[in-house]
Amino acid sequence: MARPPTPRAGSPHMDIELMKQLEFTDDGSARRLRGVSGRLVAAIVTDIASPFYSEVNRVTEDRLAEDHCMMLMCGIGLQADQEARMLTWLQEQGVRGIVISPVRDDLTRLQEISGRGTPVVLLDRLPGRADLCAVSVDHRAGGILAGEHLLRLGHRRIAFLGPSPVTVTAVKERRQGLREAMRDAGLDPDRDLVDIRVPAPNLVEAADAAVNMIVTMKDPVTAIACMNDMTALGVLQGLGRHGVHVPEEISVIGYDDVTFASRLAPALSTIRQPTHALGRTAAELLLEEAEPGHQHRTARFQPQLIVRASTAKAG
Amino acid sequence: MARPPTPRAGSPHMDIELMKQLEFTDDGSARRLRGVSGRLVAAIVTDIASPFYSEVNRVTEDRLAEDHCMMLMCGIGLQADQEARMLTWLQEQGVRGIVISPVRDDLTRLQEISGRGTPVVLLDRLPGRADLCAVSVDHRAGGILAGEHLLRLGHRRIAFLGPSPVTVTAVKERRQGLREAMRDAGLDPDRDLVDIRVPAPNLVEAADAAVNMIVTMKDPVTAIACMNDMTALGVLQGLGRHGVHVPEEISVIGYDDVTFASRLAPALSTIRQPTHALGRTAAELLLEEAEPGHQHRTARFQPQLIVRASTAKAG
DNA sequence: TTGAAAGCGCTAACAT
DNA sequence: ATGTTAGCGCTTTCAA
Repeated sequence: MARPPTPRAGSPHMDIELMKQLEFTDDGSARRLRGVSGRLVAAIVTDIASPFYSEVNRVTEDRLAEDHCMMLMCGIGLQADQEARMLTWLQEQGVRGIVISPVRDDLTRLQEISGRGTPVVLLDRLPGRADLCAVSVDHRAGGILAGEHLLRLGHRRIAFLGPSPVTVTAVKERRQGLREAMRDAGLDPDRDLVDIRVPAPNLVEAADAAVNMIVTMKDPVTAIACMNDMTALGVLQGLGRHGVHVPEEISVIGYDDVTFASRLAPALSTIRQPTHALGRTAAELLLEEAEPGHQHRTARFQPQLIVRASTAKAG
Repeated sequence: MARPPTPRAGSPHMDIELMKQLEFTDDGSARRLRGVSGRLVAAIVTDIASPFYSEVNRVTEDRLAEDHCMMLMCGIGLQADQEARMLTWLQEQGVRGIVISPVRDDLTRLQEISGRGTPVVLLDRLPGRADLCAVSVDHRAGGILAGEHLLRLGHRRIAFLGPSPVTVTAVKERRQGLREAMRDAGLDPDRDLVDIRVPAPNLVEAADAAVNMIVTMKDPVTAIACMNDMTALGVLQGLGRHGVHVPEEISVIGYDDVTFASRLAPALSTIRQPTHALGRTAAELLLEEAEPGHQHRTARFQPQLIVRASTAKAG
C-alpha cells in the first residue's frame, strides 16, 4: 500500500488511488459533528436579485474567500417568518458566520445567535441597543442630501416611495432625513411629503404601478424620492408609459447608485453608497469576530449625492 | 414534565420550555450524518451579481421553497478551479441538489455527482453527450436572431464581445448563430465578424474599456453584438465617453433582456430569454430527479428578438 | 407506551 | 512511528 502524501493524525494509511476508485467523498457533516468548524458564511438578503446587495456581497465574498470561507447568498423575500426560518436552519448547520440586512426591527434573535458564538454582522443597519457588529451608511444623512438637493431646485411637494410597511430601518432613516430637510426649509413634512407604498417583492413592477396614483393626485408632487434605484427604475418606466417627461415635468431621485444608474434615460440622480467599503468591511468584521477577545464594532460610512439628469428645477 | 406536542419516535419526553431555557439548538450535521437528507439546494453561478441569473434563480428559489428546500446562491467568478472547489465542498455537505451554469466544457464531474444520487440541473447549457438534466435556451437561434436583425439593417461588419476565452458554451453558441446568419447573408464571418474579448469578472468595466479598441479600429464596425446586457451596458458607457452616438453612428444589441434594458439610453435592443420558464423548470427538474425511477430530461426554450432603440440602419 | 442502545463518519486522544 | 478507540448528536431498532 502506497504511503499517502500527507497522512493526517490518526488516519490509517489511505490509498488515494483506491479512494478515487471507490468514489469516496469526505463527509462534512461528520467532521462538523466532531467539532471542526464549518466554512459556510451566509449572506441573508431581502432579495437575491437586488443589484445593490449583490454588488456589496460580491466584495464580501472575495474577501472571505481569502480566508477560505464559502459565502452563499440567501434571499428571504422581505418576510420576517422566512428570515426566522432561515436563521434557525443556518444555526442548525453550524455556519461560520452570518451577514444580514434584517427586515425586522427586533434584533434579539440575532443577538442571541451572536452570543452563542456565531459571528453576525449587520449590513446597512445599525445595532441600536443590541450589542452586535454592523456596517452601515448614514442613511439619515443620505435622506438629507436627497432632500436638500430637491429643495434647492425649488421642489416644495415631494413623494417618497418606500416598501409597504416601512419596517426596514435603513429606509425609515432615509425618509426621516428627507423630512428633516423639509422641516429645515420651513415645510411641513406631514403635508408636503406624500408617502407612496411600494409593496415588495418586485419593486420595479410595484413602483411602475404606483405611478398611476402619482399622476392622478389632486395636489400633484413635482419630485419623487425613491427608496432605491430599482424603485426609481420602475418609476421611470411608469412615467414613460404615462408620457410624463423627466426631469422637465417631474424630478426623480434614487438611492444606491447601482451599476446601471448612470446609463438610464434620463441618467439617474441618486445617493451613492460606498459598495466596496461596505462589502469589504463586512467581511473583515465577520472574520475579526471569530477571534478570541473580540469587541463588537460598528463601521459607518457617508453617502454621497450624485447629480445627473433626472432632477431639475421645479417647473 | 409536560408532554411535548409531537413526541417524535425514539425521543424521550422533551420539555420544550426547558429546551428554550437551555438555548438548545438542533444539530443539523448530526441528523444528516444519521442519514436524513438535507434541504440545501445550491445554485452555482459565475457571478453573484449577474442580474440575469439572479432573476432566474429567484424564480427557482420560490418554486423550491414550496418543497421546503433552501436555495442558496454561490458565485465562482468564472474560475474553473473555484467551481471544482465549490462542488467538492457542496458534495461534502450532502446537498439536496445543484443548479449550475458550468464554466467548463467538461461535464464528467457533474455527471459523477449526479450518478452518486445528487440531483444536478444544468442551467443555460445543454448536456451534450452527458446524461444530465438541463434547462436551456436555443442560443444558436438567439445568435441568428441578433445577426439577422443587424444584417437586415444593412450592417456588414460586426463586432462580437464575449468573455476572454469563450469557454462558456452558451456564449459559444450565440457566436456561432451570429456567424451562421452572416454566412447565410453571403458574408465571411472570419473577415467580417471581429471578436473582442471582454475578460471576466466585471463585465461592464471590461466592456467599457474594450470600446477603446473598437473606436480606433482601422476597418471600423457599424454594429456591436454583446454576449449579454451587462456587456452592452459597458459598451454604451464607453461609447458615451467617446462621444459616439447610438444608434446613429453605431448599433448595439444585447442578450438576456434584463429588467433595466428597456430603460437604458438608448433603450436596448436585445435577445430575450424566458427568465420565468427557465427558473421554474430548473426547480421542477431538480425535484423530479429525486424521485425513484427518474429519467434525465432537457427542457429547451426559444429566445425572442426585442427591437428597441439601440439598433438602426447602418449609416 | 416508554426507555435504552447501536451506529452514521469523522477526529482527537491514547496505546502500542 | 502506526494502530486503536471513544464519542460528537441524532434517528432507528429493539427491549421492556
